[in-house]
Amino acid sequence: MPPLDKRHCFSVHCPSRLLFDQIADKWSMMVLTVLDPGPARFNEIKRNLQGVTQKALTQCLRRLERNGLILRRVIPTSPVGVEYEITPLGRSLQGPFKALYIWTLQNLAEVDRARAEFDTRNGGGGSAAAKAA
Amino acid sequence: MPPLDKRHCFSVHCPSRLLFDQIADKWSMMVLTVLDPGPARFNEIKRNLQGVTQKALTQCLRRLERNGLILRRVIPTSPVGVEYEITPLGRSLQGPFKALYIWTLQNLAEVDRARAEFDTRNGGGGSAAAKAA
DNA sequence: CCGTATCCGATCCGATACTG
DNA sequence: CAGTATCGGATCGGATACGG
Repeated sequence: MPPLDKRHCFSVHCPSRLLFDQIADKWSMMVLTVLDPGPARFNEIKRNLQGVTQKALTQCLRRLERNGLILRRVIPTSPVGVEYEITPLGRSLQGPFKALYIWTLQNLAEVDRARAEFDTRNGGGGSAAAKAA
Repeated sequence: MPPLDKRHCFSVHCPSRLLFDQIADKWSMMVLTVLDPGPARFNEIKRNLQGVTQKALTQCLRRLERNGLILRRVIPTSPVGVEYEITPLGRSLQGPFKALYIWTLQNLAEVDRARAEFDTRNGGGGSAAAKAA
């Protein structure tokens, strides 16, 4: 794999641009993390993702399934059961995700400092809208 | 750094949850990549991010600045100039971002295959809405 | 040149209700 | 249990106009 070009230019049709949006969202990262130890049922996943709505989780799982990152298996029991499981492709994404997750943990403090300083410099004599961003 | 827990639970107040949303968006990744070789002016960045609007880029740069990932320096020339530069904190994020970028390049083909198969299984006899997701 | 302000359509998102 | 359907509010994002 080649290193990133100097002053890399991202064309509109750059494939990674489109893919990045699909896979790099908050819920997807969390779902892949929760499924890491093994398959899990819908509500089991939901319980581990505090605050996610049924709709958001369903959409997220569909997208993950469509992109080949997880597998959906229906268990024909009396009330229907569904199990979700990571695919090998999904596992290959855990490394990059974990790197990002660890970065957030390691640098959270410094980011907070930077934010406080920024808000003092700017929001100090102005609107509080800056913090809302 | 500890390994991720088994069946990791993401509480609502998990700091990495909030931070992830802020830093893992498409434009931020591209800006950090474009700034990698060295500082750049506003329109210089804009030219390298085909399709970004002035508003979106401004918002993105502000957020990056607020989070301490880039530095904004005003050059007092006749028409005002502004230079953006990566901070050490920003540089530390390039590694994780690059890992994700490389993943998209390496697995784009397989994701496309998975999508095609999914759309055949589902959208085959139904709505075309699935592809729009 | 580098923004901010405003408007407006598209989209997301949660809450709710309903089904096999 | 695991969804789908629908609706209204919030938010995003582009286009345009204007200011330092």
